[in-house]
Amino acid sequence: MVVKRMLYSDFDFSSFPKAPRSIRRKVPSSQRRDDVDCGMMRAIDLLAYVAEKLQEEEGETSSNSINAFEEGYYNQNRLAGKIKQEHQANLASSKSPSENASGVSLEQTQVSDCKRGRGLNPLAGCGNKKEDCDFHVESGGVTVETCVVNNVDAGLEDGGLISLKDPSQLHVQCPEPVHLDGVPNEYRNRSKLVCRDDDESYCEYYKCKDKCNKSYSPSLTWAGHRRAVHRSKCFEGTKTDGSVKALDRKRKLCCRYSPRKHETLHKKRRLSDKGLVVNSDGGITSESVTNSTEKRESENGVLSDAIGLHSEDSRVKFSIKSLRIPELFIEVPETATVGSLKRTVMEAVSALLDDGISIGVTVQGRKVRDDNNTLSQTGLSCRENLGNLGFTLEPGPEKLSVPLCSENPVMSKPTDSTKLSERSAANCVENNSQELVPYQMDISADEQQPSSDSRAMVSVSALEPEALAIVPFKEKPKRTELSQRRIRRPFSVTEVEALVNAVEELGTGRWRDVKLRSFENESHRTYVDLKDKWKTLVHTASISPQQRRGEPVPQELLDRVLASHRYWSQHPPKQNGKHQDAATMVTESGPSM
DNA sequence: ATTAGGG
DNA sequence: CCCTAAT
Repeated sequence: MVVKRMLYSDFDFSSFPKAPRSIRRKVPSSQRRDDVDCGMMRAIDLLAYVAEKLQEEEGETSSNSINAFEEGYYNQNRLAGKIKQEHQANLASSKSPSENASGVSLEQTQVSDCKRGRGLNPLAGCGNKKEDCDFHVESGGVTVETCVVNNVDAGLEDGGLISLKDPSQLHVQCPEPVHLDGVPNEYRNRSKLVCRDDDESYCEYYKCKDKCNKSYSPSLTWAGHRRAVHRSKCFEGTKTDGSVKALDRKRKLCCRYSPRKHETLHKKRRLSDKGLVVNSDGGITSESVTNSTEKRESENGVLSDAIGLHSEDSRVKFSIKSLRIPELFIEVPETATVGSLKRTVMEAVSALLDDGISIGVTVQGRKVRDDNNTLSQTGLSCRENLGNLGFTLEPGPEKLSVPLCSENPVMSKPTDSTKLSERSAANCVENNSQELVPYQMDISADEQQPSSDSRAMVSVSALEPEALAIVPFKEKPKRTELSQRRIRRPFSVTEVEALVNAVEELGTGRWRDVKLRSFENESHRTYVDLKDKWKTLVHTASISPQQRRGEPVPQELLDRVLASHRYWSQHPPKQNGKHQDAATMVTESGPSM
């Protein structure tokens, strides 16, 4: 098949929807898995109830409004009972508890509420905390936010009695306006509904625009072992009478698909049956392999297309100018349509924003490891210092168990430093803190005030450094961590002297020998470093002392550098023969020349 | 893996 | 110091 390849190395991301990413998974997965049953029940309750109400709305203006709720609740309970049976049957037939972990779960509070036996009343879990009770119905990796469950399979049309053999077969739809009259305010205010399917092995993250893209490839089906959520459903528009505007339209996230055991996001991934393959290599670093099990909840954030910052009082404000997709490798067949190409790019872009990536914060190039540090403690309270702020990308916990970079064999086994190249080893050994070299944001304190327009802003309290990690600075560092630029280590005079001595004897061009001879124990000095240093030494010796910088190198050494340089330029070292003796060199082209 | 040379 | 091409 003829394949066209495109490299979107600098895809400007500034126009990406500036939608805050929702906060999900406030409960660690390990915890969530403890309460599968309970969560499932509550999830189903909600789904059923809402569906019920919607069903009523579509039908004739049915029953008395007074009884509407009660009936709905009644039917919902019937539904729940049925589902519960099914679910319990499922559980009973399951092989192990862990396999059930992929089931539906709820957020902690809800789960705990449920545990306390609040029953199936869909309102129970949230009763007294309307504001912060986003209703998450999680059933695995598919996350639907700001979506309204419109239907719980087809069986609802029979007046609420349900076909639901697999409770997971929940079809969710986009946040098109849905008639929610009759739905209790407690629900209406909670416009976030999250469905998740952890069974799935894909790792997708989709967004949909204000209007759902009905033409989206229906061939992509998110199908887990036990449940199937069809993506086409996700993008399927609902009948809209425009009666409900209350839904937060700014939220454009439609479906978020988040796998727990996805093979690898960075592998070539088949996106559809059209043979589209996206290759994304998302800034995975070795450190992240072993150290990125934190901050799972820091996933929302604001994308901004402009940058500006200022510091006033105790608050640090900044925005990210733009986000770039560092590298996107896409293969599509020639027969691919432009539309499919667009979608492919969109998916690849979305994939890069997958929750597998978390943010690291660097200040002045030093990674801030202690999340409990305040900004001021890290030196970020002053306006002048904001430029020192940087972000790095780290893979999230979900990426820990997968090969991080299938294209790069080194990345697959980064822990064995003994097998690393000399250069890489130098990083590991000498820099055991594995400090990330900063990826400085393009911050300019002189930028205009960002509050003048509608640009999204992230306001970070100086007392809440954790919030920094929320900013989705998704730009992929050009270097992965293993190849992070090493810290600068100026050569000491002693080292220079050793280098000069070695070169005098061995000549230029035998840097490996020089390394072995005089720098064998300095793992951070590679033969490339020595070669480079010699280069700079020659240059330094060639310029006036006033032009030199750094720690002064004794002129005597510089003279020897020039002498050796001259000599070895005229007397290239024999390829296999013994090196010439330094004394010979001095005799033939001594320092006096 | 080394070397050479540009950035 | 990094990156790449060429051995």
